[in-house]
Amino acid sequence: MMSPLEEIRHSCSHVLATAVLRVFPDAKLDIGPPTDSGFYYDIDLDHQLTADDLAKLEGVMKEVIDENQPFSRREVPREEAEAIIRERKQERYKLGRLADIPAGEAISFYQNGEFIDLCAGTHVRYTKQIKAFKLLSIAGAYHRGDERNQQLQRIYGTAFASKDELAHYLTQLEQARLRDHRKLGRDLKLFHIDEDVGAGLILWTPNGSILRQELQNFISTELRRQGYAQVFTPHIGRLALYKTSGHFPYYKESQFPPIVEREFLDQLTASGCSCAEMANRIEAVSQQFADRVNARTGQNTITPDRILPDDQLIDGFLLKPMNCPHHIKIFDSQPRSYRDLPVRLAEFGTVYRWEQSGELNGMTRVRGFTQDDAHLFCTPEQVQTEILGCLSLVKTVLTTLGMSDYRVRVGLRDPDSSKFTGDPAKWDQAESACREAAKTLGVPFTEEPGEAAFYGPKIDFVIKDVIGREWQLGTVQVDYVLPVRFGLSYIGADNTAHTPVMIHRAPFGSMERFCGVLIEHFAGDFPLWLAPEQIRILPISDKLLGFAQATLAQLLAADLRVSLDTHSDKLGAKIRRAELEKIPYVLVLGQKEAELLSASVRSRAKGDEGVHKIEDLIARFKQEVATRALPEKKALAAAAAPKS
RNA sequence: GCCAACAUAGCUCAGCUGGUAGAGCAGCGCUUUCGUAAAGCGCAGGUCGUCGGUUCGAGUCCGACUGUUGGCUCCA
Repeated sequence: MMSPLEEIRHSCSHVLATAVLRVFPDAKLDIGPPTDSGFYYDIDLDHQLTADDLAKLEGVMKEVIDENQPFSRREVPREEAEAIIRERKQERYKLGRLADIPAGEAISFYQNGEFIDLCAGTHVRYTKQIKAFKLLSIAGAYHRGDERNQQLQRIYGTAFASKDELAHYLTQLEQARLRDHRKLGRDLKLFHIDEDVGAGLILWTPNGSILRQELQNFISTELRRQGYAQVFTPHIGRLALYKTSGHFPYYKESQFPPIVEREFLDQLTASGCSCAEMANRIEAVSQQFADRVNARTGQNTITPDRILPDDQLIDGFLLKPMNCPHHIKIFDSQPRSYRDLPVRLAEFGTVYRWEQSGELNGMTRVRGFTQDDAHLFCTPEQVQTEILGCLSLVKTVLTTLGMSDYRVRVGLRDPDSSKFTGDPAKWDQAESACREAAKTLGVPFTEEPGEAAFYGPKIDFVIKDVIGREWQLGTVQVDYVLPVRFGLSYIGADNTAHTPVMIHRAPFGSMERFCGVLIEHFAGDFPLWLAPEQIRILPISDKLLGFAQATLAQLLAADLRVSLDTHSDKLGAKIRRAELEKIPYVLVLGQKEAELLSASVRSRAKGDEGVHKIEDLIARFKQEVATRALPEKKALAAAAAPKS
């Protein structure tokens, strides 16, 4: 059974299909389900749909609704279902959908007017019960979500029980766009993306850099408290490193191409080496290399077809797609005793991944990003405790920032997929450790098979952006595979070598994505400790400049981020500018204030707060920064900024 | 990568069916010295994303590329 709203939307998608067939009788239909915010219908059609077509279809849909067609359900045997589909010339996709219905389950059709569709239901009783709808956009969508299949045209729309609710939803969408981090990032000068630098590569401008630096300071403090050591590693590493970890060539499609040493490139060019051959030789390894890795894993991890004689191999470097191999090498750089464990290595490590061009999105999906990464090397007995420590760190971060609207996903392996490597017994152990740890969070979580990393299960924190898209932020991943592949060991209490377990974790995920989401979370109204400019001094006239300069120096000396507005504007204009730039506090200085060594305070949240002594204000601001206080909710009237 | 739309000044946008660009805001200058969300006047700012094609002539038409947006696919 569907909810009443789902029924409306689902029925509306049938009305859409009815209209599509009236306008384009040759259209082949696939499916048209309701979604969280509306509905869509996937259609195979030679004609390329345009915005004008949407308007036309909306008109026809209104006619269908006005005809007040009843929805009727009919259950039929499979043979008859097939006949109905063929008779309607809808066999291209609908027969496949019919085949999806398991034997023994009811096969039903829903009919409204002349339109009949294979459909489990349920629906509203009459088309007139669809009171408010709108078609929103056209998009391409692969049949069954598989890029090897035919790409269909998807029409998105939404529907509500009343016109008011539809209007409310549309204004909400409009509001959401105003806090889009891409818009605020430009308006508040937080970051810049330049096509000459490259798509998906973030330039952190001074304001954004303050935000990022404050977050990094915050997390560094937490790391010290939790016994982490901070490290630095370079942005590239030799191919052999990633051949050992298994990231190359397995993930080569999502990496920047290797950097091949000049000497090799010259030789290859001279010898007329083809691209295919070159790729093959870059991906190859030596016999010794394969033997070593295979001996460690006890499996045919490196297959014989990748082995070439030494003189055929091409060496090179990779822009690092992840930090773990570098951290592994730090762990492995000295002998380790069980007494040393856990070893916790943290780094704000920048990694580069070749995301598909169509996937790039502001700061939330980029090609170069800095993870607040750390790798914990511990004994199998310590895994549970360490996961809990990581989760509490993530929770501390999210709580401090007032981000409570997230969901937790425990990513498990898909037993049918070959993507996941390693010992099934250890997987079971790690999966149950993750599940148990997630339970302690006190937050509902979902278990999702197939969402694990190739080396182990993980716990992800997923948050929604302003238009409802989900982004993975913090992550904690257990790894029994990489320590084996790299031959890591520590000496146990029994004086023999043991393999440590690794935990990968990043409470923010990446600074870029996190800041993007944070900008939207606060709509640019950052808490004082994060605000790029915390305070602005507004002298009422140039006559007050002397006192303003002295006040500026006083606040700067107190380590506050403050500026002085020296424009010869009227006070109202200066205030307006500060409000639009979302400065948390402005200090208005006039003759009265100068005499009392004070300032008239206007806060972003409360507006005019009256006159206070400068020294009292400094104490107040410093306190607010030190406690990382969250911004107070704005009064509604103040939030409605006049349109420029 | 795929489907589609879009790309004009720092920002937001105008520029009809082809006849070599315009506004508001921001910026700069001058005047104003002002009490809680926009003072006045003036100036400057664009090889119309890039490259190629059609044309006597391209911001406008066509193609390729780059980038952006909304989806799809992907996301170690």
